[in-house]
Amino acid sequence: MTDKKEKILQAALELFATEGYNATATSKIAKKAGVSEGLIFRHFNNKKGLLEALNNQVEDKIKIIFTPIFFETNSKEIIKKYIYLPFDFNPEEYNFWRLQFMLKWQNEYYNPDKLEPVLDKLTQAFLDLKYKEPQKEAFVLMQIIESISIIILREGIEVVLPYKKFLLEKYKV
Amino acid sequence: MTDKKEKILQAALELFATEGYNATATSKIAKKAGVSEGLIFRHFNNKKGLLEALNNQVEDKIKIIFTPIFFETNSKEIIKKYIYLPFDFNPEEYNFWRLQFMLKWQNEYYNPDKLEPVLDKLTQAFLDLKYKEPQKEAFVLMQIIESISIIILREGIEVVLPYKKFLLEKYKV
DNA sequence: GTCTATACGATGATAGAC
DNA sequence: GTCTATCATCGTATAGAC
Repeated sequence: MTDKKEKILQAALELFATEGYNATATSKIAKKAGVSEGLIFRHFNNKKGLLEALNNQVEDKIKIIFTPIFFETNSKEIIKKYIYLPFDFNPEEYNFWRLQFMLKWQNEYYNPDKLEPVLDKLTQAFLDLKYKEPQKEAFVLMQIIESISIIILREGIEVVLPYKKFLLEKYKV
Repeated sequence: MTDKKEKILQAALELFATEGYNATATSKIAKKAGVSEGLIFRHFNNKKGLLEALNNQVEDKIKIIFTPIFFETNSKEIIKKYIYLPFDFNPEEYNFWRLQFMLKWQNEYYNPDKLEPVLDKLTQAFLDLKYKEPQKEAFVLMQIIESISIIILREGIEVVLPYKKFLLEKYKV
């Protein structure tokens, strides 16, 4: 990966994540990256190719972030670690997650199956903890954590910080 | 409100809600509405004016949908009615709600205060029902219901239908 | 109120030089 | 790999006729 190619990806990530994909002109990306506009098309064919390259990076990050949960065997720890997730986002990576949620909002890139292994893992944990409807509990918890993630990305972590303790207590983990 | 003006609003709503605001060209709206492109600007000044007109309609609908909850005095009924909300969306109005959630996603139009009265009402209900942290309970329930709303709008009601019963039982209402 | 015609800047993309 | 120059098209918006 050349230096300029990375600069383009970096600039595109920031602009896509904050202004939106359609609202971001390739000329703007080139300017921000300190690169000629033509170079974008050399490296990524077209604007969509640039988005896809970023999307792949995001998917890699998602895999990484969930790894510790998949290796956990203690049920309470699984739920605990899952609740911790959004509160442990690295601010430097906020734009990655912003892009992730933006893409989710655009039908084309939305893939519900992506999170199914997580749902399974949480379901197993709730089952082990004798919850009556483990699969539904897992699903609802995922919705809560996703909501909180979005709030953090949009408004910062302060607003929702108290919910970390609240959720840990609510689920007794 | 003239016939053509309404046709424009209708076409714009459908396109904005499905394709997105930026991705929708005024020419496309005009074509769908069976109207000249210039007429859009006569009636709404510019593209943004068109969005604002739709946004006002959405806000009116929001007020209407929450009215029965505000008039309810029985705490269990308040929570029950709130949980029912997304499951009672009229499919013909899906695009209204889609637009609402899309606008929420675009910083400019997002107003967190809009739902504060709802939060208050739910908080009172949870307080009355002796929940330890009524305000946080209310907030979390709102996140759950919002998530479910979004899923319904994106994938249809079937996927989340079982959660109606699940939530009613979870909150014992 | 509505339409046609059109201005005109912005945008995605290509060609060719270095 | 990278840049400059250039292009065709699109998108918003306006003017003027009816």
